[in-house]
Amino acid sequence: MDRTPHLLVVDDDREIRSLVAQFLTRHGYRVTGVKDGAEMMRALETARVDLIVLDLMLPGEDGLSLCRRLRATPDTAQTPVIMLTAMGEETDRIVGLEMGADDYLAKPFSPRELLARIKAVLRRATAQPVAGGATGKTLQFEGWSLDVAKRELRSPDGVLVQLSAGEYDLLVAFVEHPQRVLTRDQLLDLARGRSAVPFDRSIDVQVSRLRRKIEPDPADPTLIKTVRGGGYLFTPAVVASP
Amino acid sequence: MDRTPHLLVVDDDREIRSLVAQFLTRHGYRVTGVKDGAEMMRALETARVDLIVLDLMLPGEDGLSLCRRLRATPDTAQTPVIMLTAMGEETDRIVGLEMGADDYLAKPFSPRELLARIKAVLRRATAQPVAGGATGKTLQFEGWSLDVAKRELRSPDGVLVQLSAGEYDLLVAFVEHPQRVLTRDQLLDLARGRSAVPFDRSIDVQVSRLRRKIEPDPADPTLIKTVRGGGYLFTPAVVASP
DNA sequence: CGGCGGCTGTTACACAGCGTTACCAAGTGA
DNA sequence: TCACTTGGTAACGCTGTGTAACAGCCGCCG
Repeated sequence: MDRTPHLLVVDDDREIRSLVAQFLTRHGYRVTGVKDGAEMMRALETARVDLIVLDLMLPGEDGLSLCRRLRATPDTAQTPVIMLTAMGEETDRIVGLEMGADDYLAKPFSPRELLARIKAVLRRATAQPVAGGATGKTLQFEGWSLDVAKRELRSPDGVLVQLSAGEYDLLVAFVEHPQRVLTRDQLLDLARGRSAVPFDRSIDVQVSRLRRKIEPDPADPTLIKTVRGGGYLFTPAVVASP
Repeated sequence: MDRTPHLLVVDDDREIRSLVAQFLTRHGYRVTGVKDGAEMMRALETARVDLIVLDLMLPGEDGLSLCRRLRATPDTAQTPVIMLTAMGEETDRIVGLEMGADDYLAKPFSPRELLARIKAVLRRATAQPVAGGATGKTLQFEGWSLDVAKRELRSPDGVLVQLSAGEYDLLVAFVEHPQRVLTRDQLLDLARGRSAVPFDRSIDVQVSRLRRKIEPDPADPTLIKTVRGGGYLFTPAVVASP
């Protein structure tokens, strides 16, 4: 019933990347492979990612530094990272910690072991009890407020607006990537966790339905603008408040 | 269904302390770091601690002596201790275990190894009966209060609401994982301890029955929301009180 | 021992959400 | 302007969900 997790594999060795990707795909994950930090950042901007498998040794910025940047970015601070270390040296304990990785694995590793660790990390990540936790946040834009914990949307007058699950997921995708043109493909991935098939118009229809509920005048939309040939743009600035 | 374990890390090296704390936090524990025996004692007085990671070499009173004192104090006599020894020296090991440590680890150690030992020790410790079972806690949400010891639910007006065993178990599953979408599979596992069979609709029906008893308007549920294609979401924040 | 009542899972049906399709309008380039 | 592409949305059918009704199970009590 859950959406299939999306894994991002970052390794400059093309062969390793594709072998790992194949193996994980066969085990039911969606996998994207990229070769360096720059591509990783691009991938993170355009798609929802549930876990990152990150090689330590990379051309350009290395894994350690990338990991620190991930942790420092609010969007990705919670995304689990499994680090691949090049040496089988008893991986410098402290370095291992310093990386801020959730787990790490020394090369050469068996695919099965990687799989086991991915499962363990994902289980941990999704099993967070939270309880008193800090995730009671709401996101606000143009007077609207979106309560992420309760999956509730309130209009500027404070009225609760009933959204279907699909409409809500789509709105979250927009609100988490405001003031950027998002292609239909990206929206489909962010909101539904799947990729587009030819002649897929489902996003258009869903945008239309969402507009009907949140636009002052759905015929002349201001919050969600259409970018012809590009996709859609969520125009308001979004602020997070506790 | 247990609360997340609370670990106390005692080490005078500020960097090691914080790195270890970060790593363990990321692995789902609550961690408190302190720098010496005096702070350790203070921490033990103010919070429940499930396991202590204790450096042997400390300023002031050393780890061995502290361990002996822990064992001599009724409150902490049962609290597991993992000792960190500076060297792999055999003598330290013998003495450490003699003093009542549950396990020990030689520096430098890999974080994974520490984690594995912590898990093993906790498993051993919690496998024992809770004896006094002082868990007289109540959980509160939106004015409702759930008495876990008595298996009783009280409405905001203070009225006792009769729940069947199944309804109660389901509610506990929700209350212990608030503000997260739970799949039918997870709920079945949490509330019934079994997994779903094809076309299993029992959770749907049980949710419906529970809603009838706790929702102000069962036709428009606010406490337990449906996430189409995902499962159910318990929306209120939950606070525990003694 | 048999009947009764409450609880739980199963089944059936009604209904709402979502994707697909089709058609029309708006935009674009010549 | 026309021809063509792109987007908006009504309508339809499939699928997932809510819930009433029913049946099996179990404990209780006469």
